[in-house]
Amino acid sequence: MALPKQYAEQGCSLARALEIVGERWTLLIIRDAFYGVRRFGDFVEHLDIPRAVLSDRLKDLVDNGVMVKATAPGRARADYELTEMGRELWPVVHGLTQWGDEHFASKGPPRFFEHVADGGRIDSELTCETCHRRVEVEDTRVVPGPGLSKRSSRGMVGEALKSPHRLLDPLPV
Amino acid sequence: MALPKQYAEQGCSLARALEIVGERWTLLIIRDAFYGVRRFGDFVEHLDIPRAVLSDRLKDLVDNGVMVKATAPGRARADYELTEMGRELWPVVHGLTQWGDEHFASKGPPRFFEHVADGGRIDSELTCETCHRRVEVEDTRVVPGPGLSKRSSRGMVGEALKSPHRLLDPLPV
DNA sequence: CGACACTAGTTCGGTCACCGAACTCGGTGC
DNA sequence: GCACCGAGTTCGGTGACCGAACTAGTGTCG
Repeated sequence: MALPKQYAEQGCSLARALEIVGERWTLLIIRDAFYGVRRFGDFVEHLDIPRAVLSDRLKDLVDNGVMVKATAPGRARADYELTEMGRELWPVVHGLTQWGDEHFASKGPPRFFEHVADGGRIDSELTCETCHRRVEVEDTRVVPGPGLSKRSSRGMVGEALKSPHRLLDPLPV
Repeated sequence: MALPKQYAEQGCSLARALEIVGERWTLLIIRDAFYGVRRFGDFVEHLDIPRAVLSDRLKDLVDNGVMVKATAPGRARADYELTEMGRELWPVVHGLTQWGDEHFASKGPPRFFEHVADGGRIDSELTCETCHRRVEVEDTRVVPGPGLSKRSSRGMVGEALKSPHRLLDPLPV
């Protein structure tokens, strides 16, 4: 266990949650999974994370039921996918991203989130600005914004994310 | 800077946000600040965090504009309080807490959040279940729930949190 | 005014997580 | 069989975190 025991012992659900997703890199891995990244090597490439650390994190996430390691039929190697429990982290991931956008994205946000059905922007309460309904992750797509840097399109994964992309859809193999 | 450079260079607002609130302990410190903890010693007591680490984290939070160190008139020592920017993290803190409640609180959540005006429970979208309106942090109070453990009431701070308490109101001195 | 107490924060040595690079291992294609 | 490729492990060095002890500044009480 990477986080100190006290975390769990506090009788606080935030502490318990942080035990699982509060370690370095973990939320970025989950974000990438929302973006459609599924393979070990793609995580390494896109996040530039040490392989050993990624290996650890994925193991923990699988152990804790946030992701599953599944081998698609006809495929040689396994994919990592978010479970229902993992997908329920979308409000948190979106919320933190939003907070970062608001306070640090001087050139505007690097990416927007849109409602697939009508193209409406999704606001901080996960509501579509066009139809004013709450939008689920599955009905959300990412589109590049004005603040998108050159840096961020490093490698194949970065390239793939430069065009609009529905969340959770696997990246082109 | 404690987090790796890549975090910032990814052109991703989540990464940028995690640079600031993603380190170990940081979100727990912020949670305690929402609960009304304001003094160095109270953080140490309630979180059981090494003093050196707390010192570092508070310094970073102040440097980044999430908290301010202010000396109230007539008071000897300074308090740490959330800034507007810090208070905007409430949806994230609440969201993660909610997620933890849902998946790990076998005996029910250790604490509930209620709308001060009408006592309605606040749901995962920060909406009051009684009046169906979005509730701001300032109009929210914490009340102990069924899952609250003995452990968590260690010390004065834990005691103070055992009775309903409006968020951001300073704990009794 | 001097001794004591209390709070905030620093220092210190040991330990553990993280890091990048190199390596191993197993499956595929030729 | 043999080269290749992607996944994951191993390894030595470095930095963050840990608890405990220490310091410094302020309030208090005789």
